[in-house]
Amino acid sequence: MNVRTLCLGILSLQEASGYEIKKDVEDGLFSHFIDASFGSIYPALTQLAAEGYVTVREEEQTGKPDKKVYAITEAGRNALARAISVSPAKDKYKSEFLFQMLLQDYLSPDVILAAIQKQLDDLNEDLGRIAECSQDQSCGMGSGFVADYGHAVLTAGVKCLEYKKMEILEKMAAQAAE
Amino acid sequence: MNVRTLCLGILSLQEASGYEIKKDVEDGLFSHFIDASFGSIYPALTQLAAEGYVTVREEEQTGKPDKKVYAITEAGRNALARAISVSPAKDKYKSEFLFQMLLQDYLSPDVILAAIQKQLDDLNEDLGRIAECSQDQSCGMGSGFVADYGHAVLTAGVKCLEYKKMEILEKMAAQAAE
DNA sequence: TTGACGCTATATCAGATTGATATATATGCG
DNA sequence: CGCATATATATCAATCTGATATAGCGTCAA
Repeated sequence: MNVRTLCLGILSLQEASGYEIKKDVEDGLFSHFIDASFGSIYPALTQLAAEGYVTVREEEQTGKPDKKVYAITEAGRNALARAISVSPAKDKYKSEFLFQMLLQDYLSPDVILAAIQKQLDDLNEDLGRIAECSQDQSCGMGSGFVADYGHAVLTAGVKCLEYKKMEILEKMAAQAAE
Repeated sequence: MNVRTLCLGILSLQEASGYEIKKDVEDGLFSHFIDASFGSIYPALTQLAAEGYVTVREEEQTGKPDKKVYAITEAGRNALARAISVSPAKDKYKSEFLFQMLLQDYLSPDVILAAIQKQLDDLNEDLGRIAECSQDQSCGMGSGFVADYGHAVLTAGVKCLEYKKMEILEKMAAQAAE
């Protein structure tokens, strides 16, 4: 799925500027399973406008720079429905953390513990965002489904890491006592 | 983390050709948290060889085409240890499935159920691979850690989806009974 | 026996994407 | 006033993906 379809999907829920779309995928409802950079979002919006799938409107703001607000058209909704009705591609999960843990023979216990703690912080941050977002139910059924799935998976990760962390601390204490 | 470091990491566990590295990240121990294509692996290996981090050896095979076997050098191990001792970047998770579920108002119940079933199949496939890989403990502590984490997270996903699937089927049955 | 298919193996490249950087406006704070 | 921070758009080199090309060898059925 390309960034154009991603932008159409977000715009189907609400009007937004490129900057606001970036915030959605960085801190908002989409943040734990979507990623996109300015370098792909802005060209995608320009292209979508040229294709007639979205309209643009310059909006002057007080206290902030002007922004370009994009809104989806009927043709855009049709294109979106078509694009997401195909069988979804397999999830992509990339974890430098697990890569480091696999190669933990190269690392000191301090570094390992620090990496685990950072991963725990990251997971808990995502859990916090999901808790926030699921309160303001801006979109229909979907947001509940996604929030439940995210909560289940992230919580399982936290639980596993808390246990691993404890194991390592116990082992270190035992070695220190020797 | 770039593909060069990834290749060094895999080569630190065992000698391999580019094709075998690709298999590792596609079906093997690394498959559920790492991804890389031929288009990045082969140039990375060439570059690593030029930098002296790996050596190359042409190996003739019977019944198969020849292959280039790469082996890590001492300089390579040092470079690897340096590269993975930094605080890991945040996990990247991209899910077209969750994107579709968020926008499920655009989809028919049939399409939603098919997407959930595909996701379940994908998760169970990954669980199967982890079960296989954790039997042949080719590398030290690390593989157990990674297998446990993967198992915890994937199992939580399966459990959540089984429940969601049941909910939808019940709702459909109730509507059909009306 | 031949030819279609699949697996092993390497290589290349157009197109998509990232991550960094540049530019500009406005607010708040000492 | 200078500095940091937030909003907002834009651009681009470096990287990576996904597709395609090429080729050796095995197998199995027509």
